Amino acid sequence: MNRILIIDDDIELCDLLTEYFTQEGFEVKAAHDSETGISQALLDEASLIVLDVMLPGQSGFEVLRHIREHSKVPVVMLTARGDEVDRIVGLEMGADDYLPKPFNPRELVARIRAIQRRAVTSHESHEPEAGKTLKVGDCELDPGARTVLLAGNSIELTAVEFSMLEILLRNAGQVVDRETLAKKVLGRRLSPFDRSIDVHVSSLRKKMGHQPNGSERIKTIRGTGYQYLVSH
Amino acid sequence: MNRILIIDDDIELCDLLTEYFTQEGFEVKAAHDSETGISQALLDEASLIVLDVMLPGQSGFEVLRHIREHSKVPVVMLTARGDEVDRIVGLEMGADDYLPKPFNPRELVARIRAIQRRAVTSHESHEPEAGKTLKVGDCELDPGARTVLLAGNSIELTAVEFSMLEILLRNAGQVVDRETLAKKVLGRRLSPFDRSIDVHVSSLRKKMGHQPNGSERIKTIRGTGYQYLVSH
DNA sequence: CCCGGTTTGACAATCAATTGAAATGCCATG
DNA sequence: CATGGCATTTCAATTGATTGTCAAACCGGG
Repeated sequence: MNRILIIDDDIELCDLLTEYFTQEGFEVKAAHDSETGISQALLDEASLIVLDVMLPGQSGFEVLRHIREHSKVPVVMLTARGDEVDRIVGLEMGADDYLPKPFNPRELVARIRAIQRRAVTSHESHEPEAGKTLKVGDCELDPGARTVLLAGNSIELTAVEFSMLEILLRNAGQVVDRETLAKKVLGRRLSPFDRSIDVHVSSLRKKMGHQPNGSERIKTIRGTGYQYLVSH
Repeated sequence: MNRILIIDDDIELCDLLTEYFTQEGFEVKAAHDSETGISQALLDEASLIVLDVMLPGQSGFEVLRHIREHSKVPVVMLTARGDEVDRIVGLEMGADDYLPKPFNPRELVARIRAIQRRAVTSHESHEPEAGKTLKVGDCELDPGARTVLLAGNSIELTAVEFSMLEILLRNAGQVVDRETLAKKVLGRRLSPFDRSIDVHVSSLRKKMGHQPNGSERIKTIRGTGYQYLVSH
């Protein structure tokens, strides 16, 4: 059901989280080393895994790799450093989110909930009806049907455009940085001279036109990324 | 100033890079084995190190470990293509970026520049405490949406202004000295005649106007730094 | 081989950060 | 109270970087 697997060698932390999560209505299982973690993970009983990057023996990245060879279960990584690179690498290897230690358990729970909400709607592969449509303003995107309606009128998007819009809508009102966008939409790291993202944004904008109120739908946050504007 | 140390046993490559970097305005120093590399690195003359993973004798990882015991200088690792594990290990040990060989020198330069610039944006994405909006008096700053509201009205800030305000708000009521501000906001140390900070403060003030009670929002602490005033 | 889609490269346009120079204001000193 | 030195402020100009857009090259699937 809603079972979380925590892989972290810090037993105190595990206990703390276990208590907290239980209160929040999750079932919890903890593993304190990589091997146990991996085998637990592969039992496929957990609906989400919280994984520490810093583990004795095999690193959390190794564990993630093993898990990913067999399973698409959502993974949140914990790390000591708030380092941008870690985040990118983690996401590159298929982590779903990332939280620098020390963190507030409440925030972890919030992120977990967010991921599970997301998990329901994305990953089209093994669940046909997995897609609840995303609605932001006059824009409706149906991941299952791969359709987009603007004020009721359907528009045609290419694969990349569609997935880019999907990401932006899922984070409507929030800034999505270019690295993340590249990773999720193009499936690769953005290299310095890569103009793809810009080009796709450009064509998305062209196809989508403006908001009912006349403003751009996708706002550029110079030096950072883009943001789907929520008009209210 | 801007000196790069290259540690790579491939002398041809070093020469190539040296030439390229020199053209780009860097000073370059090269070391072709681990020992020389480490001792050079510990002289602390380089503002950034480019380090090959594959070195005869001690591996690049060893070198990195030695360097990290004494220094936080940014390090870019060169790895064999496709060897994901290497990259991961490297990053875990505190490298700041990686680039799979073979690479385009231009890309390396671009990444180096990005790292040197990174301080500006790094804390904007995933700092501890990120996610919640900061509220001080009538001022609300939302790092995720990158918005600032003053008494409910939104104002537009540039990247540096935003990040500067974020820092000031996080330390509201406390003095933030110019050095710290420069380091966190601009990602570099302040040189004697650098007035960037002042200018940014100036434009922040202009954009933000005064407190509801008429006083300046950002107070100058002469000879020290600035302070966001908490009006009560 | 053709076709749509994606990426790349060039160029233009835009915007922000820095620098220079001058103005202002603060403080200490006589 | 006037003055000079120094730090800060501000404005304008410059420089530099990022992004928008077009068109051509590329790529993989029919």
